[in-house]
Amino acid sequence: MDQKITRDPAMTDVARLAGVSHQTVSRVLNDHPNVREQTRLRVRAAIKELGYRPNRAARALVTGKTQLIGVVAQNSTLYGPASLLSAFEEAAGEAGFAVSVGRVKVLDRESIAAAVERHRDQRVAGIVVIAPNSSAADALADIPAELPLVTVDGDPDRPTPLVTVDQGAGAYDATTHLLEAGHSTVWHVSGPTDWFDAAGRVHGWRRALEIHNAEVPPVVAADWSAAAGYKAGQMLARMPEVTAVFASNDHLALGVLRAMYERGRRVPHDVSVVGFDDVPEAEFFIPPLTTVRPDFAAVARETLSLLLEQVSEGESAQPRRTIEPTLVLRKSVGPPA
Amino acid sequence: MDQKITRDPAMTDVARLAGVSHQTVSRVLNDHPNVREQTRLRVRAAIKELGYRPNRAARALVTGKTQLIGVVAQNSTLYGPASLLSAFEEAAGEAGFAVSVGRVKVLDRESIAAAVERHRDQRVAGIVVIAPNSSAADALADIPAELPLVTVDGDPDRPTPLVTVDQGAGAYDATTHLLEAGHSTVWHVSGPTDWFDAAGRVHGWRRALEIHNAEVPPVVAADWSAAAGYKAGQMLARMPEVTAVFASNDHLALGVLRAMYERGRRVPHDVSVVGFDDVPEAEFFIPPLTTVRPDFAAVARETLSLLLEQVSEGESAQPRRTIEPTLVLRKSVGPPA
DNA sequence: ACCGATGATGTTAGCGATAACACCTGTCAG
DNA sequence: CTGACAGGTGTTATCGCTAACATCATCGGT
Repeated sequence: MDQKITRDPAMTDVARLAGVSHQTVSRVLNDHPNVREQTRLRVRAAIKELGYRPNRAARALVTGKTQLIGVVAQNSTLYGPASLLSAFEEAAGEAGFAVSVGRVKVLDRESIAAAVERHRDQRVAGIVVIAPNSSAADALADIPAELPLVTVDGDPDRPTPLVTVDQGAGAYDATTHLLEAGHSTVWHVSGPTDWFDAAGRVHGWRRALEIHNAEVPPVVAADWSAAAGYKAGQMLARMPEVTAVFASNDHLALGVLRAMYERGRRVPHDVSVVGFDDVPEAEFFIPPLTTVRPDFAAVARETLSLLLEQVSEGESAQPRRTIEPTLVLRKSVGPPA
Repeated sequence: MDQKITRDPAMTDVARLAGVSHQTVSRVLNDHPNVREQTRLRVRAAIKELGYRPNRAARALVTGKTQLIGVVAQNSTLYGPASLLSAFEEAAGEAGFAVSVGRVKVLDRESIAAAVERHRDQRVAGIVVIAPNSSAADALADIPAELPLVTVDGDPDRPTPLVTVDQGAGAYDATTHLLEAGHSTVWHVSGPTDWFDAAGRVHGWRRALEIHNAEVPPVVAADWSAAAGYKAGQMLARMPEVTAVFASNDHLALGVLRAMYERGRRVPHDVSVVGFDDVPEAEFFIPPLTTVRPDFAAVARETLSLLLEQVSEGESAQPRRTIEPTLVLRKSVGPPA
């Protein structure tokens, strides 16, 4: 009976077949310069013939390093985080890194710390934390400084390496667009106030109003859901002076649209609405939604590059990256009636 | 100079501190029975004091097994796959497994094979492939039989272990609901025909019509996007005999709703519409969408349990699991005008 | 009082890679 | 012609764990 079928081929098997030592095989695998071309080819052939596959665990054991990146993300299907994660996994895969995702039910300090611990158990090369609110940002304090870390959508006021969409600029553009359409002011339905994204958008909105000398109405606070947008919309729909609304994301905007519709206020004839995110279906809302589009793929790329810089060099020369979003014009904005 | 600060504590360090051999530490860690309670406590204390963290690479090297599950998924932000993935990551994390996600741009044989190879390099304990169309299902043939594998949303006609939502039952319920509201027949806007989900829904829809002796109109083929739903909807809106539409997902339904709206056909007064997926914002479409809700968390749980059975026992007694969806009644269905 | 079974522990040998060093061979400057 | 040096290769130690076996008490049954 041939018992060898049970075991994957190891480096020594390749070495035997190629007539060299296992160390030479290792050298070929790691592209060391001092290997004769002919030997290299012989080893490559043996690798192929055996279907040899280096054992990452063995390599990790001796080098103390892995090709694994840990990501901590909330267990949600919000469009932004989901897009980001997907783009990041793709980018990391192309760079030869595997991505281990640790999902967390709630973004509190304890859950995040536990997820980070699980990743550290795996000896990840670095960690990405999607830390969009203050409780998540607090949890970053527990992460030891020597572990490469990049925060996404995190607290702009913290000194950790950070990649974010320029929320303020996006909100500023959206608000300015409404003002320039002729509205005397713009109301804002905000995301949860402890989210940095939401706070940044509130900030950009307010700045635009102030620069244009428009009155600043009170912020209508909500969470990210269409349900909350609907509720906020019901209130705004009753107020005849409201002619322009900037919602902090597209789902909120959807809720606002429905509330306006039910109240008989036509969009954009009576009320103009702008969202944020550009979810794929935003173009098919009634009416098609003017919104702000963040480039999640760019965020993912910057995040990866920032992390890999830290992994290879210990730190990054430019540890904060901001991605500028773009305003997408559709049919939900018009001049006031 | 204390050089030890550079190295993580290893098992021997714990052993030394606790005054036992490293093997005893190993036994404590793996809950072996033959350890005196007092020794166990002493070892636990030493582990805690040093902040010891077992090295998974070393363990994987000697056991030949990892606590890693590989997932192959398409790089998309479709609601269904994203929800599934998120739920799976959470379930796996709770079971002590890490999840490595390999994203694939297109679901062709070559890309999937490459993603699977990357996972095999990491010596994953098992693989989950989200293989919703035939090209993805074809790629499964390349995966060696000894690697535990579970397919999600895959080909119901293939003999691989499989977890799916009962698409046929969901579509049957949706269609029957429309017929029972009084419509003489129901039109169907289908997802891409090479997707098993879409095919299953077409099947259930047709079966419902046939059982109720309703005429079977031609299938309106689309992809999963709101844009395609809109296009299909524009056509259906022009046909006065169309009074009920079952769309293969909620985004298609959204496109249909907008097309109907633009054409002045009121939903549900003139036309009734049902979707599939129950995306969070479906409740805030105009009007709130009646739709079919699959339980993605249940799919994730079954997938994990099926995979772990294969990992530990080599195979599973019951290698196919089907999750029944539920119909969610809202405001987009009424009697024909 | 003796013996084998049992429990609690220690000792040794790998797992499959890389690192460090040793060892040959040529080549070329002096 | 010789020695230093570099290129190509092999040998050995090591990473941190678990498996397998060895060892030594303790204990109950005859």
